[in-house]
Amino acid sequence: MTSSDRPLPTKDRLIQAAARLFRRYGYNGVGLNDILEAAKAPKGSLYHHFPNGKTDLAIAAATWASDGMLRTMAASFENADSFEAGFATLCHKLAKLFELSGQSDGCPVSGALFDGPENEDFRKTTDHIFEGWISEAEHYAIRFGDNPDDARRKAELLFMLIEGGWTMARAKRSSDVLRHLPEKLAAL
Amino acid sequence: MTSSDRPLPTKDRLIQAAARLFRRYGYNGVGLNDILEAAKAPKGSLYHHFPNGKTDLAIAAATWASDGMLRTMAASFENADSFEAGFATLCHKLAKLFELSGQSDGCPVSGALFDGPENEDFRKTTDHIFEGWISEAEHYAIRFGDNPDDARRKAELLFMLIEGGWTMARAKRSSDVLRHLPEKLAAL
DNA sequence: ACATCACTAGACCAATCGGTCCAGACCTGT
DNA sequence: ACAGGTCTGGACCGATTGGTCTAGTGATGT
Repeated sequence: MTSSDRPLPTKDRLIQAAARLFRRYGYNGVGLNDILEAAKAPKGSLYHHFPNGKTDLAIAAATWASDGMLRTMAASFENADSFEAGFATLCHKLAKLFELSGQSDGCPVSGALFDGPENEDFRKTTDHIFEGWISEAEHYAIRFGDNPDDARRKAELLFMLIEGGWTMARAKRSSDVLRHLPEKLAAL
Repeated sequence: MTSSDRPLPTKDRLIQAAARLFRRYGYNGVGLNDILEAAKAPKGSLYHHFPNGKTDLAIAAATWASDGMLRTMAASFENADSFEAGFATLCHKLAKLFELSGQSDGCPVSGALFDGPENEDFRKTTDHIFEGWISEAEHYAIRFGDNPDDARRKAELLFMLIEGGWTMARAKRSSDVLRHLPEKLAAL
């Protein structure tokens, strides 16, 4: 039923198992053996599909997770009639996903890459992925009539609130942090 | 000159070296030998001062770093004449500190503890420390005349924006993300 | 039937991990 | 001078780490 069943090709099983584990335990908190066991793959397969080993796999996992996030964003803003409504829907979806993870999974990209070594490739990939999320949100804001400057600011605000929300939700083990995120802006 | 000179007692040297390294590389990204070398202390001293080893040291390091953050917050809001002004000063101070770290140090508490194992002690400590920051900000908001509900919301907003700002600043290697954080709120 | 190639399987490796242990150095009070 | 504690120094340990290597399997095209 879930997306990690056996029929998936080995490479995809590796990517998804890695994404799930990195997200929860961080890059350095996950050993190759953990990933291999979760993906039911031998070590030889890993190094066949990812010649550079763990680092390649982490980048693939973060990229795969980012695609999921972009789809969630698109689904949230698709039928929204304002930026704020889309943001609220997104927060509810993220809260639901957070619950399904056992209230413990934060940003999949930070988990897979930040935690990693002082690695410039990792940093660039992270920046690129985050920029993708922000510019996606920026487009939504523009579509709803914001001028470019305001749109960019709103998009960055959305990004930072979600990242901070993930952090706080993990610490509190509460999906409500994410769910009630939009209302926080009302205090201004 | 810096606070990590030799005259400091061994225990303090261990705490500060650990805090610095955990913040940059994460809990699992730092080995005991790294800390020992940075603190110029032998292994025996570490396990004398912290019988439970790495976990104890991480909690002590996060707590020490949290005290610094609380002092920075107090210094920012002390002479401010509004919550927004205090927030802006805080962001500038954090941006400066981020620059001094070589544009790579994020939240010291997430680095030391989140990254750690699925450890309930770590999670509780993180929650406790974060709650300390938020309630501190909440007091400032109340002092400037906000009603309790708005104050709490503002404080949580401040916290999440700073956490998200740290994440984005690391990805972009730019302290401007933190520095210009307050202006982002103007887009609403 | 055979060759080819993509892929799997896992034994194996040096390096590093967090942690234990104990001998001795250094203080203190008597 | 001696005793008792605190603290230091580092050798040592089993487990685990990411990574290498080679033998073998299975599908495909000819």
